[in-house]
Amino acid sequence: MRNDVPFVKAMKKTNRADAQRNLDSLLEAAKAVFAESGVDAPVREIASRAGVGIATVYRHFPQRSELIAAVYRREIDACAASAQELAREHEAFEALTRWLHRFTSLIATKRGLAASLNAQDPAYQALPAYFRQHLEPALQSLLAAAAAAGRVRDDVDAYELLRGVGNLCVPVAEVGPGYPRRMVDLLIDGLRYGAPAPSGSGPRRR
Amino acid sequence: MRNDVPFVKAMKKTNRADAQRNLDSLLEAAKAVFAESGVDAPVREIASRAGVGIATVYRHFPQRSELIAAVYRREIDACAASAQELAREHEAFEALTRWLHRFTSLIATKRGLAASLNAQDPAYQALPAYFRQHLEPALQSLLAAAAAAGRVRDDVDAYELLRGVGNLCVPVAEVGPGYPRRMVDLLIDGLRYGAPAPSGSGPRRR
DNA sequence: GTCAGTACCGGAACAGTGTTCCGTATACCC
DNA sequence: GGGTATACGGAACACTGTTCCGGTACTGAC
Repeated sequence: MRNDVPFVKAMKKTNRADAQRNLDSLLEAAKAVFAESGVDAPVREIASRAGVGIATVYRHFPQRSELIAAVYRREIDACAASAQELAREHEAFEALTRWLHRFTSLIATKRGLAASLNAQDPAYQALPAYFRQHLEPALQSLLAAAAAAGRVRDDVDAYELLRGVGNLCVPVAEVGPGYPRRMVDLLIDGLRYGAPAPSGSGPRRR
Repeated sequence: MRNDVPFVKAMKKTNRADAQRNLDSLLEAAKAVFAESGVDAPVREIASRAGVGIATVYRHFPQRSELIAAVYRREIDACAASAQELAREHEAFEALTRWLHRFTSLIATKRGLAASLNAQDPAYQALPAYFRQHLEPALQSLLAAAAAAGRVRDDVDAYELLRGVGNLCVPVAEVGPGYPRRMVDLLIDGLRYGAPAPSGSGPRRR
């Protein structure tokens, strides 16, 4: 194998300094705009905020979802990595619960992100794939451990659960701010229902 | 009170025959187009299918969501009405489960409908309101009955549950066709978890 | 330092939405 | 049959995402 220097900045595929500079300010601008207006913000707004042309956005990110993934890459990776840590520090079910809560806030706090994960628009195609690739294994191992410990049922597919939680994070009008958390907790209790071993504590109450 | 003839066709606010004719073909066209292309289909397509101009659509339905609600009005009303029937014919928890399944298929089989319920676009504003107005009372009574019978927990808000189930019906790529049903079942088991009375049967297994 | 080649840039242009406006047509009432 | 209010149709506007292409300026060689 050649050129396998580890941790080389994954994004850098260009040699020209201006291109790299543009890429950086694009990511920074996108992050700011996403925080303000959600991930559905107009491309023009991101471009102008970054001080670049529209085409520059498309050159670096042919699909809008790639830009989103790039902006949140670090957070997604951190979330995936936290699974091992939680598994080390907590009992299996507790680790699973904590991770699902962490995942919940990852999704729920980014306006429009949850909806984008389900958009059938080809511009968003890469986003679910990115999430699946990075987060499914993390959840899979936590789920398997909790099931092996008899704390949750063993007939639930990790990816489906991931998407289910993601869907529950889609914000809803006329509903209190804790809605995603409450629904995810309900889903978690569904996981516990009928688990082989007694579960100790009762359901989370509001 | 004047002019309170019951069951007068709620939609008829016009006196001109051509307007009524247009309204009818508009609804028929919308129904067909929604079935083919989902509820996000272009307004122009619906208009041209109905053989009317674009403005005619907007005249009758200033908000897109009003058109959607009008098209599915009958099905929504039927779903709401079925709650009483189910409550009469089945034990409380069974009635609740069956109704939630019925609601699930109502949402899940209309492409794009689930997503539209969450769109923050003002054009879809009226849709969640319509659903809430008609379906929340139905679920509320079923939920209260099942809780009173000790079969489910009593700390879950009916509207939140309604929206939660709706969110779980948002279709997801790379997942089997039974996904919404499986997730809703999981949520239902979450309702049962820690209910006062023992629940009899175990969790639904796939 | 400067020169050439090319990688990259920017914005105009295109295409597809939703939405509004206004001159025109027509159904109803007398 | 005539007059008027009502409703109609499509052009026009505003705002998206996406593509194209002439021009710019960075890099590396000398």
